[in-house]
Amino acid sequence: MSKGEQTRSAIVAQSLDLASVVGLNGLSIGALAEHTGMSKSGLFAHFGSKEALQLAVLDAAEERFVEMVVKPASKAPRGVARIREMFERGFEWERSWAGTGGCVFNASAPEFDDQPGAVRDRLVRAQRDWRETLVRVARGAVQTGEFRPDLDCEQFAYEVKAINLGYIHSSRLMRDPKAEAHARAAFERLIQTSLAHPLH
Amino acid sequence: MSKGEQTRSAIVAQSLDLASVVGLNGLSIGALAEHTGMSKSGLFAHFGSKEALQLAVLDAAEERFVEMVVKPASKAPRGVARIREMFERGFEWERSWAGTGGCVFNASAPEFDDQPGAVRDRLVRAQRDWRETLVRVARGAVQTGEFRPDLDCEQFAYEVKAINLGYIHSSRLMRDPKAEAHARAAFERLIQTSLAHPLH
DNA sequence: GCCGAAAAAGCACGATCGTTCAATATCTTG
DNA sequence: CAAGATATTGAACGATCGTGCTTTTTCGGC
Repeated sequence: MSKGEQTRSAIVAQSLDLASVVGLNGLSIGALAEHTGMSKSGLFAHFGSKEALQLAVLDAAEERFVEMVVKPASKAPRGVARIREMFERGFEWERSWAGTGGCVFNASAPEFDDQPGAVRDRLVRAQRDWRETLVRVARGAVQTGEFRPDLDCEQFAYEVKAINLGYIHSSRLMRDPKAEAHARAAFERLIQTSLAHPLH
Repeated sequence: MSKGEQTRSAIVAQSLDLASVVGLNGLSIGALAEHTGMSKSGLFAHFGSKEALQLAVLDAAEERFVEMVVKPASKAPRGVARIREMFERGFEWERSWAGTGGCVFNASAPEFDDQPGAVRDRLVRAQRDWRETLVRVARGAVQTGEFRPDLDCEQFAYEVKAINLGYIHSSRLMRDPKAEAHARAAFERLIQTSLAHPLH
């Protein structure tokens, strides 16, 4: 890896933490330069525009997400076990942002949902990929016979995402110590009502 | 109402729409001045600080929310009917922000969840009030005998909020036309599993 | 209609924003 | 080690930010 590449990725790593606190828009070249000990222009030269930096941050975040959540969870046995693994690793993912500002995707979504452009498109793509993953995993549980054959898997994915958003809202904004317990309870209820043979 | 008060409230009204698009931080005095046809300093004098403006915006938003959602829904008969009314009016509330940037509370939550200060405190209070309202309404449905006596009403409130957040995410960011249908389905499932006597 | 009060405007400040560009330092390779 | 490519700096740009003044306009009660 050349010198340029490695400083670039170091910048992006720092940007990830900073962006998670102040948002993708709040990311300022100046603050980032001071934080990394570089000059503004030297840092800027690696990206050419702020938008390119934001996109690089999102790319890095997604890569990290795949590595930390999707890939390992995909090794769990197909079906409910894999779903649980995905859900559980979602907590780890959130925990990995503790001390910073929380998952950059969810932190940036409300900020860009009305601002057309490449960043918004990138956010949408990431969320769509994740949702499709959830749908696929749910279908797997239908095929193993654990979930009802008539289960609406898109609805299932929607609800998993909703539980996750609720968790973030409750833990990060409200600082509710019961946030995780609430999320788990909601998830268990979701699983229960999705099973082909509920435990009465 | 004096001249000052009426221009002040006109400014706040404009700020509401603008803030819902660009966020409470993105609210700039300059852009707001241009948008209202006033001078920056004339506008600024009404608040004394940007933070005071942000707080005024939140106050106005909450008042609007109470007027549009809480008050009317409170007139519905106690129990599930009132819960449904609250949920239903939540859609109207979101719809009332169509064309702008969506509910300013939810749009600002991720932006301030790591920035201590009066604005954050104000956001937390608003959300806490709303959650307590939901808990109270759920308790009402327990008392009427519609909901299970052992229902965890705080859990119920958490899930209603989560469904709402999921709806916003799905409709605003993903532009999913099925967002509302998903939210409704999730809500119905929540009601079903909360009933004392589920419809089989 | 006058006059004190209140509201709005005008102007300027220092700071910071994203960005450009020429000059310098550092790497990488022959 | 030399030399060409690459990385980084420093200074500056126009714009905009939130905010503090002083001055002017407008309002409201007598």
